[in-house]
Amino acid sequence: MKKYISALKRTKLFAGIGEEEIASMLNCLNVSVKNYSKKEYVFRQGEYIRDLLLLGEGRLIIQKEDYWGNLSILNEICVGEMFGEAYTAPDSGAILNDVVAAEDSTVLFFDIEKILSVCPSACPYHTRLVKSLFYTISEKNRKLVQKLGYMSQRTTREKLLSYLSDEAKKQNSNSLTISFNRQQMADFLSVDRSAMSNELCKMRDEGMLDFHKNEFTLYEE
Amino acid sequence: MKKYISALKRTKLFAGIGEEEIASMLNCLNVSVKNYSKKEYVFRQGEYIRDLLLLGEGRLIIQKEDYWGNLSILNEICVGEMFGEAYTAPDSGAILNDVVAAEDSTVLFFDIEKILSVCPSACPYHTRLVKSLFYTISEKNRKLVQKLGYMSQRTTREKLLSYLSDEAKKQNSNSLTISFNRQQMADFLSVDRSAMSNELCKMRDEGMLDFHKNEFTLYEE
DNA sequence: AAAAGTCTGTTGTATTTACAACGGAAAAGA
DNA sequence: TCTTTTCCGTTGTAAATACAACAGACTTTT
Repeated sequence: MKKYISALKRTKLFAGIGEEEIASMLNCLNVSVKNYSKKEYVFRQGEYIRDLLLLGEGRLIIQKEDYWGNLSILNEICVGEMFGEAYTAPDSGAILNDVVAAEDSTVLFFDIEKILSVCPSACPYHTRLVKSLFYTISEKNRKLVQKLGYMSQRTTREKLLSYLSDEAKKQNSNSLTISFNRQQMADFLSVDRSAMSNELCKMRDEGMLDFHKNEFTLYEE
Repeated sequence: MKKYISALKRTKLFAGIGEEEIASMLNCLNVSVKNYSKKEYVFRQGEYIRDLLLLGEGRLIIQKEDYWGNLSILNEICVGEMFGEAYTAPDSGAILNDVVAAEDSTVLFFDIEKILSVCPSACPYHTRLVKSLFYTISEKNRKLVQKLGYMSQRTTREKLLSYLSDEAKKQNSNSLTISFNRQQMADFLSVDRSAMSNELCKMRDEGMLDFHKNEFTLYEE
């Protein structure tokens, strides 16, 4: 257990809490640890989760198989990341995805009830943990809503406009820099890279915006 | 304040808590109330939120205006629904949407710190409130991820398959009933209704599935 | 400096989609 | 029952997209 404390310290959930405090918290949090070999399933579609999960070591893949057997990868979980939290609610139903170990991995299982309930011994950091948990899930939520906003646009152009528009707002300027390259940006917006590239150039030619590499400038009108 | 207690009782956040307890909790939760006339802005893009908001009366529209002035409606908030919770994190940045009153409305402002911190007088229902808050946002999150999964599919057919597939899994059968009509289903998946209808019929003709009204049956192979 | 590799824009074609418009079936209302 | 309205499938056309393939610019490696 001790070996994961330094990993936990670097997670958002335990950010700003010292190793000793983490160690004492782990005692009242009912943590269990389980190891998985590469390619082993952590969860299968249809199972139920009641724990909050944290990846202590390795790497996981969240994938989805539809009724006809088509497989698609939804997400990757890296060391220190939390997952499964959305399924901890009592009425959340079975999970719809498979979770598979991409490498030999270690998963820490936290009893969500223990985290959310006030600890009888009143750990001084318990409140902080609850806040971190809430803020972490809030952040996920915010990003999801944003992305949904982009993806619900019908055309590639509209997707680009809504995305770039939001980034400009965030960076508080009509110029913005993004961290994606073109392929990643296309994957993020679920469009074809070449079609997207094409559309960007059209908009540039129409005088709506300009760009050099990853720096974009938006023009009014 | 008292007039909202019965409304609060019907919210997910205060579900299962009696009116008297709600009244006592409101005292330690630092609630403030503000009224808005129809068409008045509750928040504007670029502002910061630090409170958890609950709609006590009326109806709100969450809308978005992009850099070029194009307006689109993202969501509707009805009485008893929570909103703004995703922006309460200290580093969440400015909101990217406008919130406008569609009718004369009353908004309750909850201090998120008070909710997340253990109450000194130790309200017996405080833990329950924290749990409800967590589960509510978890559920929102889960639905968002699901929808994102459907929308990230490129073609109308793939969107339909992933959606119907998930519904079948949820209902644990190869037959499923949905609550949407065709137009709503198309809006949900962000596709054109007639194109979707067309695609559904093609798939039926190809023997992949069958449907009568809102009841669908999926076939293997 | 040369070679290999990556990233980006460009083009053409086949496929897919949006949009508008229509008719029939079913449901709701008079 | 008759009328009105809503819902759904169908079709044709214009527009947008995916996909493949390629060339130039730029990076990284050797």
